[in-house]
Amino acid sequence: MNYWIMHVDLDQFLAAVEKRRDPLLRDVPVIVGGEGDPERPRQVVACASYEARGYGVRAGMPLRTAAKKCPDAVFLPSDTGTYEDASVEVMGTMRDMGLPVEVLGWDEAFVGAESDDPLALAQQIRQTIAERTQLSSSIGVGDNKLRAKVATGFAKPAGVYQLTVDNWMAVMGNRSTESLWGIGRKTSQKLAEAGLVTVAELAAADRFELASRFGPTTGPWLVALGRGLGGREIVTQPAPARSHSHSRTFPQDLTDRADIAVRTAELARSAGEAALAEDRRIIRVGVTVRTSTFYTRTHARKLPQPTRDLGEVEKAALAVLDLFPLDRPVRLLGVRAEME
DNA sequence: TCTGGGGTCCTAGGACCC
DNA sequence: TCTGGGGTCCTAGGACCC
Repeated sequence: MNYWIMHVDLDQFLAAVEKRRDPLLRDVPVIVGGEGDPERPRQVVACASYEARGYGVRAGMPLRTAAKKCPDAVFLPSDTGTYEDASVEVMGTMRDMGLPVEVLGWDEAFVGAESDDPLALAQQIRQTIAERTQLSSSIGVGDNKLRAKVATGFAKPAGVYQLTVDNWMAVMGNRSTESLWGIGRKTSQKLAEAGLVTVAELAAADRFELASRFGPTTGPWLVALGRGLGGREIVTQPAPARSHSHSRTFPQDLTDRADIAVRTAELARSAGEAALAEDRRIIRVGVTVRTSTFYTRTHARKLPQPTRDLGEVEKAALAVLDLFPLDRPVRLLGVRAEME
């Protein structure tokens, strides 16, 4: 019996929950995001159903662009409470199977399991989730979390796939470093400048060389990623949050200084409330301003002492706001409350 | 592609102290 | 006195992920 890590990922999660709620949406392109109005600017796709993806619609795309690509799609507002509930159902289903579950987000989790036939077990997990929740999932099986997570990409949709030390290089070696979990566009580009384009090249790179380019922790970690190395521990207890933030992109830019202050104060209170809801003291307050040109800056200040007073949080946010020139129209405001 | 919202972690550099 | 080295705290910013 070996111990396996399974990465369970729900297929087209938000769209699938909407399709489950309204069976008439089956086989229909569904696009979830913002307030569900494709006419409104400054809102993006949170999830596109597979039918919509067939038209080139992707998460993160402006709703208006999505509507041009797929005019027949059904657009729905993001209904976070319902997705949260559906997520709880799925996670509970896996826990009920007696498996340790580490939640990564609404629609994904690592699960640990002893098995001689992990692919069969993965299929069994998929089937149980489908029976109990009517939701489709895909499962990556690995000898560590990184390989399980990457394997899910090959499992989708509605399948299973296994990546281990034995097939890692054969499957991943010729792929771009960006296909690794933790390496995005920027790091991939920076690696390419260092002559490292593929996973195999990254795996063979000199860790000291990368340490000098990326820092003492990040450099060696990148080489480890290339080799498919990663942790195996399933952490079933979620770590306490370090911060809570609220931000808002306004339909129309704000130009009035007093208006900007009022909005900042509102965000400070709601971010602060999220921290207080966990009975935590706030030690630092940060404010983010994004101008009409998408220039984004953050300032933050430590509070004189930890507080549970929303008035103090608001006051601190307004003081931090004063660090900004505010000489351009404001597109987005955000306030972050960091906790003890 | 005229570009959301909520998070985490790492790095760099300055201030300050011994 | 023209100048070292290490440790810690703080802030800004980058990058990534869901």
